[in-house]
Amino acid sequence: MAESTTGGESLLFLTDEQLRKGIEAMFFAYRGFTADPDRILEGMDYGRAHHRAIHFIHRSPGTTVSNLLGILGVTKQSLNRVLRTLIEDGLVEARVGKSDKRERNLHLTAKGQDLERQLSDAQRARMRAAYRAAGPAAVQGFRTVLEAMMDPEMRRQYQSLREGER
Amino acid sequence: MAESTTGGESLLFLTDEQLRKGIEAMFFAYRGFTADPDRILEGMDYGRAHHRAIHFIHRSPGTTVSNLLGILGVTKQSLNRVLRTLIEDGLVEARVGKSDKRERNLHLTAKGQDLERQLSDAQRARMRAAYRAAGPAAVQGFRTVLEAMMDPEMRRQYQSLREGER
DNA sequence: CTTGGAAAGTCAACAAGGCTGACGTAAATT
DNA sequence: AATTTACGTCAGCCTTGTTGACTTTCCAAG
Repeated sequence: MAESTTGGESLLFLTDEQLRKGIEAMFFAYRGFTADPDRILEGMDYGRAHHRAIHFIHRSPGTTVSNLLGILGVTKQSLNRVLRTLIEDGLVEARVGKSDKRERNLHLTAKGQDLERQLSDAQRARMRAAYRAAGPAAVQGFRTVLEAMMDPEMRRQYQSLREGER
Repeated sequence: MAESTTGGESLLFLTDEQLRKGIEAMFFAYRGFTADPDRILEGMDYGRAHHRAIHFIHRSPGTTVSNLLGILGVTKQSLNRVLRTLIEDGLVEARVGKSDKRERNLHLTAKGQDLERQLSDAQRARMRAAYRAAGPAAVQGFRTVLEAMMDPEMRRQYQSLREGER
């Protein structure tokens, strides 16, 4: 493993050692990433799966069940269990599709938005602290690497969510 | 929410919108991050929990059970279930501690190292592709943000693993 | 207008991998 | 000698994922 340079650009950042560091950073950081919402959810009847559903319904109001399945990457049986409790508890509303009545358009109720706010406030607070500590250039790199790490399918999901912005 | 600048430095990277993007990037990227090892493990009797144990035993040969508990952040009952199958199947060896005989020093057997290699090769391959695509500056930022995102305890674990390097 | 198939929902059964609580043993420490 | 520590284990529970089979609804093409 010669520590070579190519046109003056060091490739030291591609050593197995550096890659392992990145892998462990992902592992430990993801724990922090989920810690705050998990803390809020514990005690309620909900878990991380509910958080994810709530997040993406909030993000794309009116989304259908099958669209959500694609984003979350779970089976409909698994999602259905989560969605059912959220609907029963009045956090999510499933409106019969207007053009296609087989579809259910999912929306957060006021109560659902309250919980969403609570969860995302906590998660954003940590993210904001990390961003602030790292600075804008680091944040740019962070996003670039994460995007490159996604499966192509996931990247499409990620980017298509991006398009809906104004 | 005025889009202010402070001393010429834009704070636009701290908007809720940017933070949400980062949150979703973490979600989708983590899926990619675990996808390859998961694929290898499925079909074997092992799962992500086994992968984590194998990874950190490989990383710190001779580590004790309680040290591993601290790193993984699970209960001893949960870890024990995983560890027991790995020991039974001859992937991990638990040697009685030399100075303190209550401790068990954990090591990978040749068979365990084979699997570790297989898993980490797959995970590193993705990481390497992402790093290469993003470039060294982005990688630097990536690591900086992830580190800032960790809980202080996790950051100590992360950094103390760093110290053992040569 | 009928029919094929997609979308959604549901039931049942199961597995992985978390958790708590209780208990036992050996070894180290006080 | 008593207590604490490290580890292992039994039992039971929960969340969240999986398959497989089946029904209902309803769009769209023949």
